[in-house]
Amino acid sequence: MEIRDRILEAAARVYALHGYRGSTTRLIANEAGVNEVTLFRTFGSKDSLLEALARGHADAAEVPELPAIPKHPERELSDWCRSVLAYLTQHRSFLRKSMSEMEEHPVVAESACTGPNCAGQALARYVRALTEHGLARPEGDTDTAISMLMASLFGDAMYRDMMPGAFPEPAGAAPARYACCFLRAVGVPPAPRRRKSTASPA
Amino acid sequence: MEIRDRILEAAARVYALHGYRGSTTRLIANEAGVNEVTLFRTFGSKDSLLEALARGHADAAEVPELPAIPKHPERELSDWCRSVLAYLTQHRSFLRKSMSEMEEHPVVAESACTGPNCAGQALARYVRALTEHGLARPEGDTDTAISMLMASLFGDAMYRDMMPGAFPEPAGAAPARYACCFLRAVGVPPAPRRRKSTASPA
DNA sequence: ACCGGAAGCAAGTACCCACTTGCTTTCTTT
DNA sequence: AAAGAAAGCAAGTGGGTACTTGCTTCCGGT
Repeated sequence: MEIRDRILEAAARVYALHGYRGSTTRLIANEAGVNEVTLFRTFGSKDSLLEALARGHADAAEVPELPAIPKHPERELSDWCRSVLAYLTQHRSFLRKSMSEMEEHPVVAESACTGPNCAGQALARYVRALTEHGLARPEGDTDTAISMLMASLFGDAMYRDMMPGAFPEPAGAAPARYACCFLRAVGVPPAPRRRKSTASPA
Repeated sequence: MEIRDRILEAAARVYALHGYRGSTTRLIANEAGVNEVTLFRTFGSKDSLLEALARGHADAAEVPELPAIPKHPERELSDWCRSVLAYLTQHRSFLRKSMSEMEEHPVVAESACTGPNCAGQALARYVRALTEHGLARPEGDTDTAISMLMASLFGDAMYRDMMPGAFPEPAGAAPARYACCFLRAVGVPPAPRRRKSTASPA
């Protein structure tokens, strides 16, 4: 593998664990199995190495898609929530670190935001499509519901491990439950269950 | 004021800005208007100073109360959300920092969690009281809704400043909107509006 | 007037960090 | 085989950081 990429990957690992100040050039070089001098020859300085890392993270952020023409809201949204949650969980240490250091290193924080931001926009588009196709009766406060769903996914990914009991159990079932709650809030009737009790007919 | 408290307050300010590694004893001492040596004479080491800071934060965390006998859910919950949001917003830098450093300093992260945890429990109690008093028809997924409301308050407090557009505007109206969405989700019928137009203009 | 404790001050120690320099090794290309 | 580029290695520089030491100053109680 290119030495440049090896250093970048090592930097990502070290940064996720120790943050900006804790990511010493020595640590990164060791983690990459590379001489410290090579790091400086390749990137010039610690600052520009981590800047490259941030830029790379923002560029590589591929957010899962939601269908342009909704068919089965509950299933589609559950799957999407699961993907987004997986993405956020995978990067949670990196995200935690970079968002907490935004006062000192705004560039890194901004690039960390692009992923979640894109996801939020995709969700907003999907809800618009839902109403346009007559699948939702937007009686509630759609914008707020979107914020709340995104915040839930974000919070789950970032803080489940340090706040046991604050999130739905088991973790695997959480995305579907978030999706259902959200759909209720934006006025999408729950899909008929194929089994016996079809919830409360009320 | 006691010199000990002056140092602790300075440490809180510096820590919220710079995190653990960035909180140099020199910086804290300057901020407190105290000689650096005095800091070591008082606390022994940087580690135990910041441990005392964390302990103090956990002890001083006073979470707003929710009435034991609910009367006007929408108003009570809106007010409560506003208080919690204010509390979280006030401490957001401290919370961001300590939660992002939990791998290296778990003690600080734990103490940062006590506030939000207590709030979540208070909310759960309140919802139980709501159903017991016949004010809510718990048709939805109450636990998930509680998680989502807490995550929304948390996310709003922590990330509104760095993710513009991801949270309800204006900021002042957000807590009430979170509360309304939540009440809808747990099956509390919206309170009758005294004025004509109830919904927000699209 | 005197004593003791709390705080300030200046200096020093040992270590860590970003970054540089000068040189050697290794590998590829011609 | 010769040449050049890329990487390693050892050492060093200047500055920061946690923490210590030895001393002076200030202030309240007896």
